[in-house]
Amino acid sequence: MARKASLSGFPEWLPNERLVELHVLDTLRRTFELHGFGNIETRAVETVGQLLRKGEIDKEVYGLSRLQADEGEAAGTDPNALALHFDLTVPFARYVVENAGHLAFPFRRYQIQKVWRGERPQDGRFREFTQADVDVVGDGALPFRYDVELALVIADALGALPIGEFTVRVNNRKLAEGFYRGLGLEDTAAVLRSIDKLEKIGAEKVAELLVAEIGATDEQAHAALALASIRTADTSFVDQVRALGVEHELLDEGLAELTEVIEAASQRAPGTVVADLSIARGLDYYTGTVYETVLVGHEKLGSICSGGRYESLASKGNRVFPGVGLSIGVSRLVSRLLADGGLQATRDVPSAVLVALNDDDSWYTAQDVATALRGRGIAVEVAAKAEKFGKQIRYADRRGIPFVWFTAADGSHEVKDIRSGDQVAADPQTWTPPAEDLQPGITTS
RNA sequence: GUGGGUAUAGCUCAGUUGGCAGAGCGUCUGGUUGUGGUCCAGAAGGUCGCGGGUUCAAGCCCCGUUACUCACCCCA
Repeated sequence: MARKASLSGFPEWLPNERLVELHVLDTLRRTFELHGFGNIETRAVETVGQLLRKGEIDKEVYGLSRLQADEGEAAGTDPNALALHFDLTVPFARYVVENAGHLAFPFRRYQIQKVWRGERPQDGRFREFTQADVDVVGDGALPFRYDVELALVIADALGALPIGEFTVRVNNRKLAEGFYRGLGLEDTAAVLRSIDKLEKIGAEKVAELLVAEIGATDEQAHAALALASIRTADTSFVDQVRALGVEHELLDEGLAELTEVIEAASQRAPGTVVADLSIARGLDYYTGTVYETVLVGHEKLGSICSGGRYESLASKGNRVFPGVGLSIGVSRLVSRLLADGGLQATRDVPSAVLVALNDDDSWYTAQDVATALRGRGIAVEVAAKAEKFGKQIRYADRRGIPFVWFTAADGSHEVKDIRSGDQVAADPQTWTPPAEDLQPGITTS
């Protein structure tokens, strides 16, 4: 865990840490836009009824009330009460329905916002955190091809980040459900919930769960676990599933879909996208492809990016808007990069140059130097007091500002690289720092 | 919501059978009249989470409380 905020679960970064987060956000924005996704922002609040439309997660939701509200106004029972959104998918679905007349489908959008969940905070789990979502939503129907595209978009986006190796694990709900039905297990949601714990509690415990809670036979539990143990980086999972001898129409459909995703991904993003038939995803609105992403070596952190295909999250009359998309847990990712990745910004401030003062009167001519440099896109600050040069240099050093600018009494200029100590004559109208010093960079310590 | 752990300087932590509040790092000042980092000397900085109790005496023992933290649940 990186530095903790005084209020648990509501992280606040220091300027240097925020630069790392901004770098992540900027990179995601650029990548999403390179793939043709436009941006929207939805309001932070939704009605309780809207948020809880899909599932029983009410205890996660932070309600909103006026301090002087009447008692009856308290959130909880009234579906018109306001609450903070706990993800961006549900508000997005609402937004699509409301603005359907103004949107061009398939609608591609990305959305980067804070979300809130009223849970016990833990390592990598927050009450207030930033998610970065990318989704495509269609009107009536959405070609399966988008399930493939989204896997590639996310592989590209994560690949552009300084996060080391990661694995996008992909499964398909139809495949899993068809398999369980073929086995004779009808409560597929319950099976999925148990299978989802595989990585955490192990195969034996999951088998016990399946037998105890769902009433599966040992044979059925064994087969379900056999399916969940299949992981391949190519399409060989198909043969492995077939070898288990289960038949179901939905299973065939799921196998075909997953094959398409893995086939394309193994060519365009080799090694990062794998078929993993243990991936379940808790949310029940997913209907086909499901994605989950872990950092290699940080599996215990949990998923840093997940999502899937939802066939009917949004509907308006008899019009449905199926979609597919993923959500990156930016805060979780950044907190881990800062703590274990040792990632940090090369300096705490944007300034590339500090203009030093000879005496307090030279502040005005120093501003002229600063203005000239800023005119060429160089971030500059001017010393406030004509302290000893040693102190002015130390001021820059403390903040990581790489250059200190000196203007002599005769009007001549010199600039010093305080890392190397090199000091050379310079002209405010033409001097430019090396490109890598223009803005704070990101490095591992 | 349930269970365990922790709480002392800005940070990381010592603090003996209860006896005047400590270290390292960081910060600030100085080391002879303006070019930092090393080194040396000095200084500042604490309601020992909060409230009560036991005691001549509590950072330490007891009770309560709050916060943080780990696990469960759920999830990015």
